[in-house]
Amino acid sequence: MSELLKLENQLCHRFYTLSNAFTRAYRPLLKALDITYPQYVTLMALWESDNITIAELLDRTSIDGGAMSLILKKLEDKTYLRVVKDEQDKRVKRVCLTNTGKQKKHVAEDVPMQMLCKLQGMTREESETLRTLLDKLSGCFSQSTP
Amino acid sequence: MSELLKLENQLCHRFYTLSNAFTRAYRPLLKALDITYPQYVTLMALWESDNITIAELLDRTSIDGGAMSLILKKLEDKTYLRVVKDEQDKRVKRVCLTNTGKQKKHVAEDVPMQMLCKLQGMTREESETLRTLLDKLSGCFSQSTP
DNA sequence: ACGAATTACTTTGCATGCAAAATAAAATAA
DNA sequence: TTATTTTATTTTGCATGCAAAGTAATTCGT
Repeated sequence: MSELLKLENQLCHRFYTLSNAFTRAYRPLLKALDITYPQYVTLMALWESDNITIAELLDRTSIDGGAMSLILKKLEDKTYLRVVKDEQDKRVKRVCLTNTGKQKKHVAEDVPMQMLCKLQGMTREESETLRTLLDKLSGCFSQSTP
Repeated sequence: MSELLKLENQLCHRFYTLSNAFTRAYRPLLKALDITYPQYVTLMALWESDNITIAELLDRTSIDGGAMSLILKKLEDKTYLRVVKDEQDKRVKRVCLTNTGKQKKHVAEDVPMQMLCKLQGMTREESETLRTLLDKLSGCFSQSTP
């Protein structure tokens, strides 16, 4: 049996598993906000800087464009944000938080700490190392894409 | 601005991004096999040990049960495997590779190395460290779930 | 200025991921 | 044994992820 084909040896499978585990772990934490994980990512981007282009939002969240269209509709239905056409360039749309959306930030402020509590067992140093390695791995993909 | 809410500081977002990047990177490699990434994971599990229960397959792949039903149907349509009822316990179904499915393993044998080539820039030691940390992180979730 | 690329988004079709409900069959309890 | 509970799998409904096609508006090239 070639070792390389064993599931246990696949880095990718660990990412697959962990990414899903994160999404599942966030679900109960986001219930109070009535949003999904990708919607939370979208809002986090907006809480950092508002009134940005959809293209910029896609760039910062790495969410799929097609999916983002739907996500924005849903967040608009929840009155967390509005999507308005840019006056200068009518192809462009800008995403703006509503007052409701801005207020939700205070509710969300507890979420990261609650998640950190679930990750007890990882020391701060291990998290740092992990983050560094993850960023290096990301670099591998962004270069080989073109 | 609370640092904890910044997208850049989220470990989860790195996993989200990298997991998707892996899936995308596998797509061209799996084209010759005419399968998706989750289907590839399913076959990897079967290439390791055949004639196993669906429950066992779910356990080893961490794929969602509902999704697995569809995946098995598709792989059965491609004649890579068959799903047969267990005689002893009629609730149980067993998944068996066909000869076609077994032969595809030889085609798949190149895939892991091709993926490794895309990850040049990560030293073997870094990969080892990363794997260790990922496994530790997985442990955090499996404990807090109940 | 005019038609051809380019850009910013949306829509579409297919494949999951997930929770919850539905089924069917086996194990248990009373 | 019969009713209850548990187990194994499928089905359903909703939310993405992704590639590719479709739109509308802008910029380019000549």
